[in-house]
Amino acid sequence: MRLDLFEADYPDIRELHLFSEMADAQFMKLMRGAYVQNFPPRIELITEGDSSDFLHIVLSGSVDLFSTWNGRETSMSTAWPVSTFILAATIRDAPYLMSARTLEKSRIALIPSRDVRAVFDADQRFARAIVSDLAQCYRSVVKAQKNLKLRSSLERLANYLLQQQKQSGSAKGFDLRFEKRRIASMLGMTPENLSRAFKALRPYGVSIDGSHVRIADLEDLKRFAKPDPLIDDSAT
Amino acid sequence: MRLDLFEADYPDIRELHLFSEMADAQFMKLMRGAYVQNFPPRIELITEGDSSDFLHIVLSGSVDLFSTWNGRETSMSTAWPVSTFILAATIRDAPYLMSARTLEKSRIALIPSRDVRAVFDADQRFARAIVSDLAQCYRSVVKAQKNLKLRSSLERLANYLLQQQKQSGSAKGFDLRFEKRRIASMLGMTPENLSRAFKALRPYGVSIDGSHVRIADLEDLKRFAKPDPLIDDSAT
DNA sequence: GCGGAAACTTGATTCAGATCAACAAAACGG
DNA sequence: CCGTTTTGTTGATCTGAATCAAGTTTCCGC
Repeated sequence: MRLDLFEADYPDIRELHLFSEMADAQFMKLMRGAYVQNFPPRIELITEGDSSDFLHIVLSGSVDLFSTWNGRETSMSTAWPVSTFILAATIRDAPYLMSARTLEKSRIALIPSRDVRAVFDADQRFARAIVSDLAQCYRSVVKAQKNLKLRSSLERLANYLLQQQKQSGSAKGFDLRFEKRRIASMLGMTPENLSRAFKALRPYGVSIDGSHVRIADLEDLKRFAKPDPLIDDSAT
Repeated sequence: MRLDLFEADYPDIRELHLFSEMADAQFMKLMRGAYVQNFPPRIELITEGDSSDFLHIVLSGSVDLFSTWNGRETSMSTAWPVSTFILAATIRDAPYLMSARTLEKSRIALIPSRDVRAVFDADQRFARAIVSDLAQCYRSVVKAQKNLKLRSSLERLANYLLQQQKQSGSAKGFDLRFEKRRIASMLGMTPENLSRAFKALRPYGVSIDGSHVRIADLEDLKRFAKPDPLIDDSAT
């Protein structure tokens, strides 16, 4: 966990759609109090119930947002680059509803919540971007919830594989980006069940060897998975 | 389903926190294109996938937000007065992710999405209010998801009863506000299971007669339900 | 007030997925 | 390279909740 020289990141940050439109003066105001940090995997960044002192931005890697109650834990969603998380808590100056931990080695920017709120009021373009981002976050959670409530674990896996296949250049074969126990958690199932689910997808042309996946006939798998832009497209 | 004379509603709408702070001119601009309508129960107001032409505001009654996939349907959340819904779709000018139908007789205001986006850019106070509302919507969905993923159906019912008891003036006895099949759907369970769940709560002092609920010992039920402000408080 | 429809209850059965237990296979550190 | 730890697989069992199948009660229109 090392603290970076921050100035080097200015251009990268500035390019994020959240910051690209705003006035220079306001951008610098945000950057003055901000910093960037590299975290190893599995580090807990925030804990639910705490007050929201910083807006977090995932620059690289990925972050698991999860919640606990009565000794149980569940993964709520995953934050990918480049996106903010706990934006809603920052805006409302309310306690975090979720905890966050890095899934892999990740680069995170932190901006004091107070500054975000101040600049929001001062810079209309920033306000517009914040709102757009918040709306996107909202829609992501809704999609995740639909995925979970409307699909069986097998269907979730099938759609996850289709998504991964697309992301990795639409080749027939590709490597899983995470260890299986993590994928299981992301899909809301146990590792045991994931193992069985892979076998259950064999009739649809899915074969797995270690972390390498092969999809024999994409259309065949799609017929089973029934991907839906209102659940699976991260863009819409 | 009757169309109301709209001018009579101006003062009511104006008092909503979403509109209370904004400039008069901008408010009138929004109102010009808007209208208010009374809907009977179970009317479908919007359908997922459609483009978001109107921002909806629940003035009275309640609205069920639900989604479908592959012939299945699930209730996602409930919108109560006074709150907006499909705000995120309006902001991003993206298709609805959820459908909406009235649960009971409801009074709904509709404002053209185009106007909302225009006034958002023109009135900073309105922008602030929109963002605050959107953040609240987001947090509501997160809480709903936590409730669903972390609790058993029995625990959800117990917490629902505690919530209702509080809302109805903290008396020992109170009436359920909806028919049971609707409550079952809201809690993500079947009517059959709800029926059994009520019986299963008897050891914790819950008795039910028709739609009347009695809670013998609040502390007893709380020990089982373990209410959590990060799930059950609508305010935080 | 009667008859039919809808809502609710109760019991039996089924099912998806979790848990438990044992083992196999990688990954890793010295 | 070997021994340990972690990760993954497989099978057996358990459990919460859905479904199916009767019933019963309540509601409502005529």
